[in-house]
This record gives sequence, C-alpha cells and structure tokens, in this order.
Amino acid sequence: MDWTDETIARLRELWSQGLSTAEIGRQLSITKNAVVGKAHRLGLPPRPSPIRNRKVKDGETPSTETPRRKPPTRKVAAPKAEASADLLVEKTEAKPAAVKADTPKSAPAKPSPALESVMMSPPPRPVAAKVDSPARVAPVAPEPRVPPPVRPAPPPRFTASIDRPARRGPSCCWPIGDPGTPGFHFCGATPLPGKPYCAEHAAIAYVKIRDRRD
DNA sequence: CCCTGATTCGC
DNA sequence: GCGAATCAGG
Repeated sequence: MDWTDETIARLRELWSQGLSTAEIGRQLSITKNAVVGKAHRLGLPPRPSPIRNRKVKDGETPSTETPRRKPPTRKVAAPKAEASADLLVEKTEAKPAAVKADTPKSAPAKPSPALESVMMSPPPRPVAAKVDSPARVAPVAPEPRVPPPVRPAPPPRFTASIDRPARRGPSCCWPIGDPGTPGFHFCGATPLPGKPYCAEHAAIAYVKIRDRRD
C-alpha cells in the first residue's frame, strides 16, 4: 500500500468519520488490517472496540487473571530451513499485559450504526460512474435520495486536523474525483442552507427519482 | 457464523 | 513501516 499524504489524509478523514475499518478498507481498496495497522501507527484515536478492554480496572487481581496469551503461532510465510541445533526452546518470554492507565478521552458522539448505514450503504457514486447494477432505473422514492458516498453528516467538531477546506464553516462535501485517486477533494463551495452540498451539487445529489413518468 | 477492532510479529 | 494472521468480544 502506498501511503501517500493523500491516502493518509483520506484514511484519517474516514477514520474520524467513524467508518468501520472494513469500510475504510473497501474505499481505499485495502484490507481492514491495513487500515487498523496504519491507523495505529498514525496514532489515530482508537474507536470503541467491540472487544472489552482486557483490564479497565487498575486494581484488579492478577491472581486469576493472568495475561494468558496464546503463543502466537505465526505461520505467515514458509520458514527458512535453517535449523540450528544450538538454539533450543528456552525463550519463554512472558509478556505482561501493558497496564497503562487509560487516557481520559471523552467519547465522541458517533453516529448510530443504522444511521451511518443508511447514509453509507447505498452509494451510487456520482464520481467514478461504475455500473454494477444494470437495473438501476429508479427504485421508487418520493423523497430526495442521498447518493453521494461521503457522509452528509454534519461536520464534526474538528475544525482543523482534517482536510477541511481552507475556509471554515459549512462547505460542500461533494467529492471531486474518485476516492482512491490523487487529486481527490471535496467541492468546498458554500452549501445550500441545511444541505451538505452547494447548489450545483445539491441538484445532482438530490435527484428526483420520479423523473420517469409512465 | 457474521461482524467489529486490537494486537502480534514476520517481512 | 507494513499488513496478514490472529485474537477476542458482540
């Protein structure tokens, strides 16, 4: 994976948006492992893990709770046939679980799974018109759809850090270019009141399905 | 089983 | 530094 500043920026963006690692990976055409790994290396704020923290309480009794970690049976690649009889099994290195005090980070309000699903799942990309469903005529919907892949969610409290347009305040988040190609950016124009897109892109975004009159 | 993120560790 | 393999919880 070529982690250019561009891709990293997008990773951070998607990560901050609360997308799942798998979802980010799909958009970046990489595996979720790569996403998570890179995110950690970048020091991105960890998001609520599905698994419980091995220990959140500092005053726990290690008597019964021993960091029983399964011996990592790495078998990623065929090991070299260097079998030195000298080195025997004797390196039983027990690694105590890191008992670092959890950082008091206030939990960011993350969008509901259902909500983010509804705004992420069916993304007929306005960009990179890839046709995977030939039968995409018009599912019936009296209300304006939100096809753009990027979330129309309100901008997070992060005024900086992420690749927000230079100008502050609301900006059109219509994606310009294909997410995954250099030069990708958001429109950034002044959006319509109450809309995440500018007038130009809102017209595209909120396409009326009832275009077809039969 | 599916999903999720976290961690490890060979490369 | 990278990420597949693996772990582990829901």
